[in-house]
Amino acid sequence: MKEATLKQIAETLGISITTVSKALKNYPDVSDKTRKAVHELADTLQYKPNSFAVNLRMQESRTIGVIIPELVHHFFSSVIDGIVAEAEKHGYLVIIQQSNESVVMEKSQVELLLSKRVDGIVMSLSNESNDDEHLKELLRRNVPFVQFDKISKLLNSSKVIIDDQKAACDATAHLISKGCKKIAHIRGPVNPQNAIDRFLGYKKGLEKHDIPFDPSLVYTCSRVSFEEGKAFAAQILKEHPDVDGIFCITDLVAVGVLAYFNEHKIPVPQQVKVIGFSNWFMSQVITPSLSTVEQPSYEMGAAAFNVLLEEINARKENRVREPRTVRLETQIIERESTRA
Amino acid sequence: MKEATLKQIAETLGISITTVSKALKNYPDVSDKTRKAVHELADTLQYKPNSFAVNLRMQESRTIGVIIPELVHHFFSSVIDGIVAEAEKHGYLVIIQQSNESVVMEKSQVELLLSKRVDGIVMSLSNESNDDEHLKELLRRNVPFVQFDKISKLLNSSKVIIDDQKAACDATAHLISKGCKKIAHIRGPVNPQNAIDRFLGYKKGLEKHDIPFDPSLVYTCSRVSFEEGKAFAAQILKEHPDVDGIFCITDLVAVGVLAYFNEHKIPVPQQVKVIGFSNWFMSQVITPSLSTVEQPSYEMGAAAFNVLLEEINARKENRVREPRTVRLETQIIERESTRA
DNA sequence: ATAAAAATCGAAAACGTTTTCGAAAATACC
DNA sequence: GGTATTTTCGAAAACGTTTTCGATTTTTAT
Repeated sequence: MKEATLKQIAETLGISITTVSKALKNYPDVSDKTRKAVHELADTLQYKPNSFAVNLRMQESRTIGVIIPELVHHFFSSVIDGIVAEAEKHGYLVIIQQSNESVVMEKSQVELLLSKRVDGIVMSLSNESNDDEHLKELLRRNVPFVQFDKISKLLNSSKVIIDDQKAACDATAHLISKGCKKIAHIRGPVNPQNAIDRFLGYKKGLEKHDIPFDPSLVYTCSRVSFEEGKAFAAQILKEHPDVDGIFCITDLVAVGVLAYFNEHKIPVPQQVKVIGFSNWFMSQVITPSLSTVEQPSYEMGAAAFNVLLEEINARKENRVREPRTVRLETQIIERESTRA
Repeated sequence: MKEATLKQIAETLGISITTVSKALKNYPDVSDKTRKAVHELADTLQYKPNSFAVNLRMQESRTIGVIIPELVHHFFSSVIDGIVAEAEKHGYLVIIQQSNESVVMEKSQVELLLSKRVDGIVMSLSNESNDDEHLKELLRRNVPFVQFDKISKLLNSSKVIIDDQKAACDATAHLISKGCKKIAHIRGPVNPQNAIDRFLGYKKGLEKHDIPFDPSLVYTCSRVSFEEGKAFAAQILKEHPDVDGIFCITDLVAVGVLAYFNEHKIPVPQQVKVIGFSNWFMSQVITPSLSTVEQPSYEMGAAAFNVLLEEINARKENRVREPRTVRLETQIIERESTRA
């Protein structure tokens, strides 16, 4: 029981492959009679055009590749949700690859996706060093390509991002508005652009409200984990017992901080107020619930696909097209951990 | 700047396409001299075989499809993690589709994957009714296919699952061993097989320890949400104030229960002990930390891919192959919410 | 030297589709 | 009836690879 082909239909109907193909696509130069006959036979045989052949002929796969550092992350899985949903609307399929924060993996995955001839690639960078030869190669070869979230600023590609500096500044200002005078920042690793930007935003937020910046109040995560959050909470309390506000690079770390405070009966928000980043699901179920910065992850995915689609279409029509940057809005979400 | 092809290499080297192809694949019937020449030129031209052509010729895409109800779920994203990782090891790519718990979507996605000629499909069913015509079709057409987690028991396909009945029985027994006498169960919707099995396991666990089954102690979720957990916690407390143990269909619901108890100062585990299911990340960061049943999600993904690969290979070699069922071990994880 | 064996190569078919362009058939017009 | 126009069709090339099988060349044996 093999799959039906154009040839089969053509032979049983006694007409040419060409005509069958045209009939199925409702070309104007085929008579109603044969068109109907072809459609009927195709239906009963359950004819589906062979994608392999179509791909080869049309030089496109209607498939895109997505490379992210880690799948098991509320943020990334919901970005992918957005990408997949939007792609489906436009008849595209999406292949997922995971770099596990390794540039080596990332490179080989880009290679693989290219060799599979995907129509485009969307990607969030791993934390490792700034070696982006493989990304430049994408641009050189004119492969439709958009970065999101963790991007390389220098790379002149399309991007979908939030304004991390502004968001972090807002978060810091939020703490200040709630009465915090001495605010610590648990930041992310040194490399990723968004960790840098959030740190800068934190500084700017302090400046704006005339609070002097104290470098000893900045703590740097290496793996951005729950455990690090707990450990830094302890350290902060020891080194700066009078800290009354903490801005964390991400909710996971903030939840670690809250866990430590819960265990040691440090009242939140009375003694210390805490704000996270990203609005992960966890933050609303923890007690006390966690204030955070809403980062529209699903929308980022959807936007990333749409920008990519523009690039794909531009390339198909041989248009040149300047890379585009989409900046999505963030929003402070106030919950118990920062109530006055 | 087009992609290099065999033809190009052949022409510049003045040999035939055949020889180039063979040289690149190290066939024995090509001389060392030409082999080297071909490899060198291929390297400098950055030749990559055109997947579209290879697919067409070989009748395979080295790509599999995965359909799940919902991506943004710790369980599913980590299953996918397992699938993608294992697939990568064997040179396969994976396409993700999301049914959003809708059978209609599910069907059209199966169609789409088939029309894209993926080499196989792995899938977890949506909660909606038991219409599995599209799945039977897969078996009829002999498409490599494995179900995991939410499966249709009647369907004679390969499966990767846990023993939900046993696991639920263990969880119930765990509560009993910690001194619980009156145990409520917040169960999942009526349709999914695993909700049924966990309910049956709960009953069996009671029986085994001579606790009479009381149907009024069973509460049925419709969307299996955090909010439902909170609501049922309130209801249980009102209808059965002397309940001292609750077994929840999944961690999310259990976290809802804990949140309600926290808010209303019901001491856990002193007054009520709570156990969840799945060992989601959340359960270890909540206070009190949540006892649960570890469900090896990453391993399920890896196993699912490997079973699928067996089927793919069997089909390639025209072997017949009985569907296989892999049953993974679960394990009770004791945390604060059930300490004696 | 010749015959046999081994090594090296290439023509061609096949995978299944899309599309161009010209040919044939049907219809219109005068 | 003949010519012009419109409809309808199909041959063939192209996409780029893999593989079979026969042909040619080189090496070995005698």
